[in-house]
Amino acid sequence: MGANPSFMAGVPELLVLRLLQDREMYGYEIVAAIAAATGRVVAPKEGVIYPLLHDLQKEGLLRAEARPAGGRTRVYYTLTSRGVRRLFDLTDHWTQLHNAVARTLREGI
Amino acid sequence: MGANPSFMAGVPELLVLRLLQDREMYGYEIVAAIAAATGRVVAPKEGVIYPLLHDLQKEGLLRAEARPAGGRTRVYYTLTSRGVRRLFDLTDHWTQLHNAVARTLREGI
DNA sequence: TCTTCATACCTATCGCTAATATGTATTTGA
DNA sequence: TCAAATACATATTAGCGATAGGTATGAAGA
Repeated sequence: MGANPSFMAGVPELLVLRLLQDREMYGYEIVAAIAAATGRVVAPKEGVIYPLLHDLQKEGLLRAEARPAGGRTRVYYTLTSRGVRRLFDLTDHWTQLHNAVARTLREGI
Repeated sequence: MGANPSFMAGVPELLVLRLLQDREMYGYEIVAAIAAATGRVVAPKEGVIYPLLHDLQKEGLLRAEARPAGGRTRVYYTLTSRGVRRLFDLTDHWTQLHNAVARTLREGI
């Protein structure tokens, strides 16, 4: 029941792709980075990010590499070229949608 | 499978409330108005809007009034005061979320 | 030493919401 | 007369975030 729309659909995917555009990161790091970058406005937990990373990898948008770091095993993710293209597409889509909604909120009909 | 995030979650509700802020409207009219106002960037069909209107009414955010118009029966919706409050809350939430995402897309970490 | 906390990974289940696909009836226009 | 537009409705599906667990290691402190 439309109690509290979160406007979140697709946002974690978009932000993960964007963060990985700058540098490789591992999952646990991404969880903290999203919260930090958005001032905790967006703060998806591991239960959202890990399955998402796995899906994006299966789609060929990310490459995963398990590597020991700090005596611990981390799984580092990097963008593939298809991942970069997807990031551009999603960014366009998101921007277009935002502009349409923002204008409607401002001006109504 | 994260094929194509639509970024749509909550958007129909937000736009319905916003359109009804200006004037009363009936369902079929709202469907067309959302598509027109957003340049068809957002264009939810009746299958989305009608159930949403019913839910919002059940929540006390909208008042519904069936009225004959043009030889046909139309169900006109108006915002209640709770609906107005909800519109303000959602608009705030949407703006805050947008700003956080936009900044992250621009600046990354 | 023992214990707690942070790190780092994982998955199963739930609930919400948009999308799709129909269905009915009336009115308008070709 | 026939098709398309108008105007309402609902049932089903699917996607995705949210929640709530669970495992294991390393570091820090009592």
